[in-house]
Amino acid sequence: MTTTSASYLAIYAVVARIPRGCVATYGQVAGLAGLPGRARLVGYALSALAGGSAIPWQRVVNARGRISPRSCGSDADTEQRLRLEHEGIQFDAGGRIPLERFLWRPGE
DNA sequence: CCACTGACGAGTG
DNA sequence: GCACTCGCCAGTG
Repeated sequence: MTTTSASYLAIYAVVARIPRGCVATYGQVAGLAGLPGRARLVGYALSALAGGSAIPWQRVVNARGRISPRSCGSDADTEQRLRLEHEGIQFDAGGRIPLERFLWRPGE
């Protein structure tokens, strides 16, 4: 991978830290990675991972507790939901994740 | 170098 | 809760 940026590595390190059965938001990951306000970078970095890395990118969702839909074909969104449900995370009728219950709390 | 695009967030009405 | 706007960084033409 040639997109080796310090910011990317920090993001990957945080995402890899997310415990199974929990989820984190882009903004949360950005903050923990030392990039407050750079939530977009998290999404950008994760997009480069999806498909082959050992990083649990599926545990990262947006601030509304929803899986962000991407542009091209995107069968990954469906796979992401299946993976999360497989880890024990439940979605409500609106296809959202109750963050008050599944949000990852570092240090807990 | 400039413009456009992309897994987003927070603030405002 | 929804719609709109602004801010942020990186990759591509």
